[in-house]
Amino acid sequence: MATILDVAREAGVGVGTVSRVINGRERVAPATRARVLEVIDRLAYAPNQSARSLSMGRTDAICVLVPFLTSASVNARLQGVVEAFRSSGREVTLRVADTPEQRDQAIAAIVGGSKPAGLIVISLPLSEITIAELRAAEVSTVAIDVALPGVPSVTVDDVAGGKLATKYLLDRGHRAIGFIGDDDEQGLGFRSSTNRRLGYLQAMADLGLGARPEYIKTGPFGREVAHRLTRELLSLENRPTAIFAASDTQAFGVLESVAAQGLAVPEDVSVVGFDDVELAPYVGLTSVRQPLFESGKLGAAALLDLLDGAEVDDVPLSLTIVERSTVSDR
Amino acid sequence: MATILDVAREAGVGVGTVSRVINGRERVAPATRARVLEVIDRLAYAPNQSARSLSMGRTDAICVLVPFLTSASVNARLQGVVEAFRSSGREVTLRVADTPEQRDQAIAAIVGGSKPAGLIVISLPLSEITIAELRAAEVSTVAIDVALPGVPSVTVDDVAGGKLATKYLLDRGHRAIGFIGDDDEQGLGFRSSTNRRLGYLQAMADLGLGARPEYIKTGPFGREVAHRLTRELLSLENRPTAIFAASDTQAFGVLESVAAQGLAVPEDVSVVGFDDVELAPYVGLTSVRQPLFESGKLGAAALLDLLDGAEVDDVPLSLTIVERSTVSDR
DNA sequence: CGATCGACTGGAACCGCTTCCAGAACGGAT
DNA sequence: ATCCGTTCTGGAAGCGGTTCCAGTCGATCG
Repeated sequence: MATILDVAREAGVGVGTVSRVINGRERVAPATRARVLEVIDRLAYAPNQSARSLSMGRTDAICVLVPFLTSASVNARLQGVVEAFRSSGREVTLRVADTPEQRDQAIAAIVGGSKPAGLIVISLPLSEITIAELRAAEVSTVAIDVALPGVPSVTVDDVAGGKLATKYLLDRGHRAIGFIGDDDEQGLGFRSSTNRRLGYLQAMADLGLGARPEYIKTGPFGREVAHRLTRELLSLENRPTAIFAASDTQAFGVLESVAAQGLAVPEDVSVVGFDDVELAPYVGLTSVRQPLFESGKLGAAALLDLLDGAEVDDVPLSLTIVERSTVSDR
Repeated sequence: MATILDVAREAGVGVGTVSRVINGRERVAPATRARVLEVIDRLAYAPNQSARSLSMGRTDAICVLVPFLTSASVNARLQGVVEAFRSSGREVTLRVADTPEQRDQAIAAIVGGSKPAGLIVISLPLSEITIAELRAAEVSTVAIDVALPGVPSVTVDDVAGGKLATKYLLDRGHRAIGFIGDDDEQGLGFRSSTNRRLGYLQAMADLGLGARPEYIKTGPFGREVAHRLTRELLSLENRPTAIFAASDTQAFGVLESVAAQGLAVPEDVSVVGFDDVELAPYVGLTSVRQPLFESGKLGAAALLDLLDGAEVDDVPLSLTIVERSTVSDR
């Protein structure tokens, strides 16, 4: 493995000069530059990243921080991120934080340790203090699926999405609409479900329909819990004719539950999900679509721009409803 | 950020001693050790990884090398890997190689550059030469879903799996059984499909049934291609009564295609897939199940053992058929 | 024509760790 | 008391980069 000293010797220049041509920001005489470049190529020299990091006090890598990998939506976004970084040749490190402790630990490791060049946060809210730490450590950050103050964020409007889904059901004649969502039992601060419920309530209110607390069920995130909550909803005296689930994963639980009660979708109960994950078309689930993979790619591209010193704005993504076969007119 | 020198000064010892207590392999007087440990704790000292890597010529990180992230099975295995490393606190870096060039480039970066402590290879065959390079660079390696000579591997027997699926169909009276698989158009050397086909042929031969070339269709991996190949299969004069697909992804393409031809599953055509991915239960696909997530966890555990200096053997995983609703008796 | 200036360059110092070597301290054997 | 062998310890050297400072060298200016 050739070192910078080998290159310097071979090219008959000093190490400082080699360093300068590698990093190319300072002025070096064209002839010298050419000579050094030739030697670098000939020796197949590649700078030692550890030495570089030690000297500069930071890494070249990109860190991706996610709350969990098992979530279909987080996973799809991650795929987009990785795809976008593929050609950049940068090292991508993955950190999973599914409790506040793990999150704090991850952040501590990032600002106090590995100091990556960039950080991509997927779906995980971060406190102002944390964001300030990141800024102080000069870790360029981009957020995906979560709006972080002062950080370029790739997001959709969940309230509008909730409204969209609910309005879709209202337009098809439904009035008794249930909501199945999750509450943030981990304390990580997820807002999607809450915001989508807000949209649901607004859409109802827009038609003068008040909130019916018994129609709103929440619990820990997951298909099984959604299944259980749906059973409660369906055993109500006036059971809803439609259910809006805060995510597709939960919608799948709803579908199972409806079937388990001996009811039919969409004849007896209509269902709308959110995210339009890969499974949705297979199940025929009508869902609010957000571009998951795309959001990852866009976030990664934004980070690359940021690292290039460009100004980067928030990237709003739009929501559409994908009609399949889990909703019928009323 | 405290350095090892701060700790040494504060504890009234030399840096060598501090290093020794941190790495704990050499003998240090108990009293000294205690004092140093106390100071480390008080100053919240954490060794600088870059300095450590530079000095030792290798990294503490674990690298996971995958052919692509979008494959449901690779993804599930990756989830298992990440899950298993979560508590270890090690940095996990991800490398995607979906062409031979990218693979070679990734290996070059690993052995000549980042020198991770360990490498986990998922589903990607590696040449003997590459494996020798890895060994020379002292990168402990574990393979998942691919048998690499001289490397502890977590695998299933694909030939047996192909046999299992085919025999299942045979037992239910099918004789005209088609096979849909993929060929390795990227040149990455994937063997799963080929091996599963081998198992299919063996099972047929065991009953004295010869191979019928027109019943065997292969093409690039993917749902769409499987869809197309299935159409060819179904337009045969004596169309098969059952189809064994080399993967669930392809089986989904088969299912779509059958429906598109106006035929019914399983009445007109039975279908068996392979992998039992997350989607399979939703679609009711009968499939050969292999523990995907589990394989990731086991591979990661094996690597951790290897890093601890333990002897590690190959881990064979078993296959079972999961009966759902895409196969009927004949 | 000497002074001045800017462009370019060499190389020492430094980043924070590991490792090796030599020396200190101590107990036991002679 | 001397010597030797252990055990423990301090600190210099080295890992391979970046960066800053001082120096060289033409060209330009007065």
